[in-house]
Amino acid sequence: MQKAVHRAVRELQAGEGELTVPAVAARAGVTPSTIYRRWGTLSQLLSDVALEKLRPETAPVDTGSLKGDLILWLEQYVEEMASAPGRAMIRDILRETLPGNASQCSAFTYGQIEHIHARALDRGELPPPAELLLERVIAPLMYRILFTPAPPTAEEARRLLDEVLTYPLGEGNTDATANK
Amino acid sequence: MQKAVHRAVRELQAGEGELTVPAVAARAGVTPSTIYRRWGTLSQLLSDVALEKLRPETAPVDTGSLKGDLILWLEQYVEEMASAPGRAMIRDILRETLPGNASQCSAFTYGQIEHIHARALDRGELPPPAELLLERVIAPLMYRILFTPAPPTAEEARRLLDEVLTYPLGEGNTDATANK
DNA sequence: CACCAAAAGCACACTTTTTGCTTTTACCAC
DNA sequence: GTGGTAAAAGCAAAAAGTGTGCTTTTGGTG
Repeated sequence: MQKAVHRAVRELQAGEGELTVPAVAARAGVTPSTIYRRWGTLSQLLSDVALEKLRPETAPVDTGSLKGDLILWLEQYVEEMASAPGRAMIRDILRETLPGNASQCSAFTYGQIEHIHARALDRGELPPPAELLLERVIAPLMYRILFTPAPPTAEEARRLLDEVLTYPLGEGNTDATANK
Repeated sequence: MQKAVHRAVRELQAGEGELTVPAVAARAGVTPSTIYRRWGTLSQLLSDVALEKLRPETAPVDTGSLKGDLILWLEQYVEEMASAPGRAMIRDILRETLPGNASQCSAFTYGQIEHIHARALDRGELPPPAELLLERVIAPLMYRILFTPAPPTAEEARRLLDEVLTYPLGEGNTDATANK
């Protein structure tokens, strides 16, 4: 049932129909009250759908080197997040008052970066901590996505990444006080 | 009239009452249809109110040095933005589909930093470009505010600032390709 | 098969949202 | 001032969305 509702939401988001609880319910073959009881509000439902779409289904591909892994993964990340539907998803996730879904979303990103990080360590490379990448690459991109009319480009993402890889700098960055 | 409505919203946000269009209308001594015609949705209204509250009313205070100006301003910025009401305001601003208010919000921040920047130049100091501060200090803070349960602290803000001031780095940062 | 609890349906009440039409307001020309 | 006019606000009713008590279905368990 949850699957039918989620699918209905995605269809309405993509296609024409208006995005209301009654419309979603009708499309999913369900009564509105079911949706209200399970999710409470349309916002919460949209937030859940967005989170589901953002959940990574595969580990980042292994290109053989830290830099290659990061560039490839980051390009996909930017393409997904900076697109119009991507921006809408992020806004949907942030709409909720409770930070649950938002922090889950950040945790997905962290996890993917951690994966690349761990792989690099195995190779004997010296990768920057995931926190640093979140802080110096992901955060600026997200800021651009959320607060400026023109979303960031893949080039800008590469520039940010290059800077971190070239100057990992600052004492303060090896501890893990950033988010989790 | 707009003033009465804005005030009603702020009162309801602060105090007890429920935050609905009819409630705001009643409190402002206006009919709901007036609000619907002027703002369209409650979200848009909340977004406008939040933007208004975020608009800086004074220039950053002059402490006599670049670093002092930045630290003082940043502390106030974090205090305002990382607080519960601050986070709510930011979410209200981002709720809207059109990036207008969000980019205006970013422009306010940029303007304040620019002000400090210009003042530092006058003193003969060598301040980092405002874009760099946005990218390396504001963006990570905003990321923490939006995506993690525990908001950033003043200490973390100072750490980010210190890193930028100590290592302004990278060729790519003197141009102004970032946002505006 | 009978039972039970969780989930969904159904009907209805209540609230919010939207709209057509009227009235007020503010401004400008005369 | 007076009259004209366009934008904004009020009003009232219809439409749409939201929430809730109660019944029915479903799926698992003894």
